[in-house]
Amino acid sequence: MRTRTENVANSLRDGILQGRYPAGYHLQETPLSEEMDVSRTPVRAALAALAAEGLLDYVPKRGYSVRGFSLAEVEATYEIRANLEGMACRLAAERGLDAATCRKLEELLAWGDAILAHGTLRAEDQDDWMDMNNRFHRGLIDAAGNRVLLDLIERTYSIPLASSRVVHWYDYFAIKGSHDLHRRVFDYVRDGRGVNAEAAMREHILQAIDQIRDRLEPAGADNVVVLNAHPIAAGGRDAG
Amino acid sequence: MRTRTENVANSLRDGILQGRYPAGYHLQETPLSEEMDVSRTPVRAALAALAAEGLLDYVPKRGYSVRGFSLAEVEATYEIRANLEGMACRLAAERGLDAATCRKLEELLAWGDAILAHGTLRAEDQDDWMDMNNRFHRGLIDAAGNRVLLDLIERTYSIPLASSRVVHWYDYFAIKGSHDLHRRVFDYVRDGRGVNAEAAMREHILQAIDQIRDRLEPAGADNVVVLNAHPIAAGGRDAG
DNA sequence: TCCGCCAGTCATGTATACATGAAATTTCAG
DNA sequence: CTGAAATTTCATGTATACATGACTGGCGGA
Repeated sequence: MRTRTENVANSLRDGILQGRYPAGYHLQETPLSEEMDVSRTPVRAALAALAAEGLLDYVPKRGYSVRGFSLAEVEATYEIRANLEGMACRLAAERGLDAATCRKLEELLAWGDAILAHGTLRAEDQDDWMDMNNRFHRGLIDAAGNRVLLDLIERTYSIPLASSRVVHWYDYFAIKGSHDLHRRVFDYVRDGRGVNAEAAMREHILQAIDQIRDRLEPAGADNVVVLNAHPIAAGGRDAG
Repeated sequence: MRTRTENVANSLRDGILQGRYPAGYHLQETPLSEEMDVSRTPVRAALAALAAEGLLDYVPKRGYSVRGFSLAEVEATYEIRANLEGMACRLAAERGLDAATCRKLEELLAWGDAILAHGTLRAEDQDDWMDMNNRFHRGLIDAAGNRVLLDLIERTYSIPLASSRVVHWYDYFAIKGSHDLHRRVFDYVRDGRGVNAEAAMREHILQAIDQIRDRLEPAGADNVVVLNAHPIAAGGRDAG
C-alpha cells in the first residue's frame, strides 16, 4: 500500500465485501475521512475507484452508495467468468506456455496436492488453498497474454459473492474435484489443446455456481447482505 | 454534461478515441488543466475515471498514459462481446419482453428498414444507422435485466476499435446482413427461443471481427493509432 | 388539511496551497 | 573520462477553503 487513496480504497472494499456497509448504504466523504483520519481528497478518489470497480453506485451531486447484487447477477457473473477464463486457457494453449510459467503452474499443482494429502479439509489450510487457487488461475490468465481479457476477468472477481476470496471450503470431494480439474486444464494447455482446455476450465468454474446456489437457497436470499440493492433514492439523503 | 469532471472526461475520451493523444502519451494534470481552463481537481478525477474504464494506464506517483491495444486484444474484445450480448439475448428471451420494449425494438427495426430502403449506403445515413444500432443493442441488453452483464458489455465498448461509434459503413450487403440478423435476433427473443437468440446475436457480432481485420491488415497495423502500447517506461518522464 | 414556494442546511464539486518522492541534472571522486 | 552520489526539479499526492446545488423544513395561500 503506497498512497492513502489505495489504503482507503482497500479498507472500504473490505468493509463492503464483509458486509459491514450494507447494500444501499450511503457512504459520505466527511464521516469516512474522519474515521480513517485522512482528508476528503483520498476518500473521494477511493470512492470513485470503487464505483468504477462496480461496487458502488454514483449519482452526481448525491454521492456514492453500496451496490447490491441479485442472485441472478451473481450466477451470471460465474457464467461469464467461466466463458472468459475458458477463453484465456484456449488462448494460452494456442500461444504455448513458456518454461517458467509451466514450472510455476506445476509447483502450484503440487502445492494443491500437498494441501489435499491430509484427506480432509483443515480450517488452517483454507487461506493457503485460496492463495494457491488465485495464483493458479492468474497464471493461466497471464499466459493468455491479453490484457483486455485480464481486465474483464478481474472485474468479475470484484462482484461480492464471486470474489476470489470466497472459497467454498466445506466439502472435501468438491475441493478435490476442483483440483483434479486444475490438473486437467493445465495438461490441456501445456499440450496445446486449446478447445479442451477451454471446456475443462468452463466446467471447473461453472461448478462453483452450484455451490453458491446450494449455500444461498436454503438460507434464503435475504440472508445475504449483498443481495437486493437499494441505490440512493430521491427523498432520503442518508437512506440506507 | 453536469460536472466539470464529466466534461473533462468526455473531452479526453474523444481525444483518445480519435487518436489525438497517441498510445503511450503521458497525460499530465497541469497542462491539461490549463488547456481545459479548469483546476487540477476535475482533471485528476477524469483521468482516474478513464483509467478505470481501461483507456489509460496508471502508475502511482507517475501518472496516466494512453493505453494501446493490440489487434489480438481488439479481436478478443469482439469475441467477448459476442458471448456477452448473446447471453443477454438468451436471458431476455427467457425473461420475456414487456410490451413497451417489444414495441420499441420493432420501431428500431423499422428505422433500419427505412435507412436501407434506398438500396445503397448514403454517407448522411451513417449517424442514423449508428444511433439505431446502438439503441437496438442496448434495448436487448436492458431487456436481460442484469446490470452485471450490462456493465461488462459497456466495458467492451470502451475499447477503441470496438467502440460503439465505429461503424463499418462501406458495404451495403454487410450492413443489410447485419440488419437481417437484428430482425432474426428480435424474433427469437420475442418468441422466447433463448438459445437461438443467443446464437444469432453471436453470429451478428462475430461478423464485425472480419470487417475489422479486412480493414486493418491491408493498411498495416502500424497505421492504427491505438495499437502497440507504450506504457510509461522507467526512464522517460515525458515519454510519448 | 394540503400543496407549493422559499430560505436554510449540508454534502458534494472545485480551486489552490503545500507535501512527497521519483526522475533528471549536477557534482565530485576515482 | 566514467560512474555514482547528492542536489535540483517538478509531477503527483494530500489537505483545506470556498462554491454550488440538492434535500429539508417552515411558511403562506388555497
